[in-house]
Amino acid sequence: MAKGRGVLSIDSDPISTASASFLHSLTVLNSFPDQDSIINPRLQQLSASAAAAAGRAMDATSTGSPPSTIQFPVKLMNTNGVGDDGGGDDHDSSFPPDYRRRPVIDEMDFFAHKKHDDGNPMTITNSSADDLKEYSGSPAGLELNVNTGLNLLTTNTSSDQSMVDDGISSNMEDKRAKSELAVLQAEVERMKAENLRLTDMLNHVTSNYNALQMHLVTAAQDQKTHHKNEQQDDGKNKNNGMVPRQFMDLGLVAGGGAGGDTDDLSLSATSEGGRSRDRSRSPGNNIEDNNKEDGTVVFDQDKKGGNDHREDSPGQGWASNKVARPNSTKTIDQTEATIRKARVSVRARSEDAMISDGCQWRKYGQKLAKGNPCPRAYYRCTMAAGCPVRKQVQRCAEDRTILITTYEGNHNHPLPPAAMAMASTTSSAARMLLSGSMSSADGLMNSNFLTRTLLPCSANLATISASAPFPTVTLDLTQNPNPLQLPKQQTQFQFPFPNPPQNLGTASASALLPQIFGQALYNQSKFSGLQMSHDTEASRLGQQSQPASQQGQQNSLADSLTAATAAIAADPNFTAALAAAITSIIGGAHQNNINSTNNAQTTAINSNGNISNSNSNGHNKNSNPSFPDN
DNA sequence: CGTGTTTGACCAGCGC
DNA sequence: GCGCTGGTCAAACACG
Repeated sequence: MAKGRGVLSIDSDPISTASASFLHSLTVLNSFPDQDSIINPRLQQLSASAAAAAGRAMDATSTGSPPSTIQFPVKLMNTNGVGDDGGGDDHDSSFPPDYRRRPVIDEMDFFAHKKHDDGNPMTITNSSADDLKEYSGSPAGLELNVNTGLNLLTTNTSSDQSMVDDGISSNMEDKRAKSELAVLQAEVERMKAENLRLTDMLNHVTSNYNALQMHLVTAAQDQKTHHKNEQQDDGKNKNNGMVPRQFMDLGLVAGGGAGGDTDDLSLSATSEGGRSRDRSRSPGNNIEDNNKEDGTVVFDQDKKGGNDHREDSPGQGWASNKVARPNSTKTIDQTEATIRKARVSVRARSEDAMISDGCQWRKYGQKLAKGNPCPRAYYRCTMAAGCPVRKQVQRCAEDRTILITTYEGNHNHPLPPAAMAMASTTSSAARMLLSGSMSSADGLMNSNFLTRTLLPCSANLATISASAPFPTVTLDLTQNPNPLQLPKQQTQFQFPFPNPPQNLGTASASALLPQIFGQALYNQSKFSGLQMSHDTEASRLGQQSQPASQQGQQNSLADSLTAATAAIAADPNFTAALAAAITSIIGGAHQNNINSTNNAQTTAINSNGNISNSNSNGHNKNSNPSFPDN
């Protein structure tokens, strides 16, 4: 820190601001017994006088005490110790030259009298002085040991008291005040340094996370390309095994998870290896992959005939355990069935018929569900052939402004960033759900408990229902009374997005929020200790090519991110901001960043990658016979 | 004509 | 076995 006058200012950075506020609070709280007991039991004895003294000192050095800026006189390298105290002189002679060169130390020279130290009842003071030396070497420079200053103050206080008792000059009082102020300042500096460190750490974690995510996306794309190339080059029976399938799984990654639903896909990967599905999806199954002449694997979509889907569905993610399987792998199947059944429901307010989650959906059915006058619409992901991901969209009976979107299944294809956001969220939620439900009989309760305990900020956002036919985790984004009025708050959270060029403005923030949220949930699930084999699966997905050390790094990174996320989420506005972000997605205001010119209500992405509006582009059928309220 | 939606019919699971 | 319900199919339809 600079010599002479030190200025503590709280920068405008949100995190720094928050931390600075926190520091400020800490500084203030130094007078509280709790803090004192930790830092120095005698601090509270000083607090009162310190406050007064600090007030005087502040008056002398800085006008008033602005909350955000604290100016204080720090006399450094003052060999004469002018105005400070006699102590300055003492250490000048007592401390090593190099030590004296350090401004910070000089600042502490007030208190440290090395020569007194030994043999003195103030041994603590000595050690404090030593500590001071140590801290002087710290990057922060002004990083001072609180104990040091306080103990010294204690020493001074005793003497001061005697002096005060003597009724001597106010100079001593001023000195004491300055000393105490300096101590407080030192504490503030220390906290500030810590703040900076934490900020750096957060930035580091964030950047790592982004890098990781970019890596994942890139790998997925590369994989896709590679996959295609190999198919073209080798035809069907080559590339055994080595082609890791990378895609974003929407649902659960659980072991089968991604593999599960996507099993079909993974199958596709394996099938290329010369074999069709290992497991027949269902009797009479034939869909699979028709390997065409060119080597491309064609899924049932080509034969739109009823069979495909029918047969495909049983094995796939969406609710289909209808066909009982022969059971050599019964246990596995049951597990996978459980996994596939898991659903993630997102409740959000929207006037639109469907939220824009970045994926392309095709409506394949609509039903009037019992207990809800609003029809339930069924959608299937059409971003890739055979993608098993489906979703149901239905308005809440109680509040028809609330749109309930339920996802199930795993995407078997790479997703655009916007889709990844939601996919990540739902995936993480599903993981959380499964990590609990699969671990114990009362897993759901565990998950629920964990939801409310480990990540309190999301407690009112994520709920798990055990009563539903399928394990369902519900992300309730309707908490915010008026999410649409919070657009600016999004900017408070400067979440970097993996693909900045593609995500501009609110799109990036809002698109990332689900990721953040989802990551938090995912990490939460990891914290729960209930995580089962998901890691294995996870390694299959995005981390498979990474060494164990990196995975460990990722874990720690994830933990760090969780901590950071929790810290961010601790902001009371987080929920509102999150809801606002999701709502913005729902509104389709920022469509997936790809087609910003389409101001219509976004509900899907067309085959060109542009977002098409199935609601307002003339296909207004959808605009609402389905949803009378829209 | 291609694409997507609508909607009645069909199927399977489940409870009684 | 029957009815209810959820989920899906696919022909018919609408739109650009």
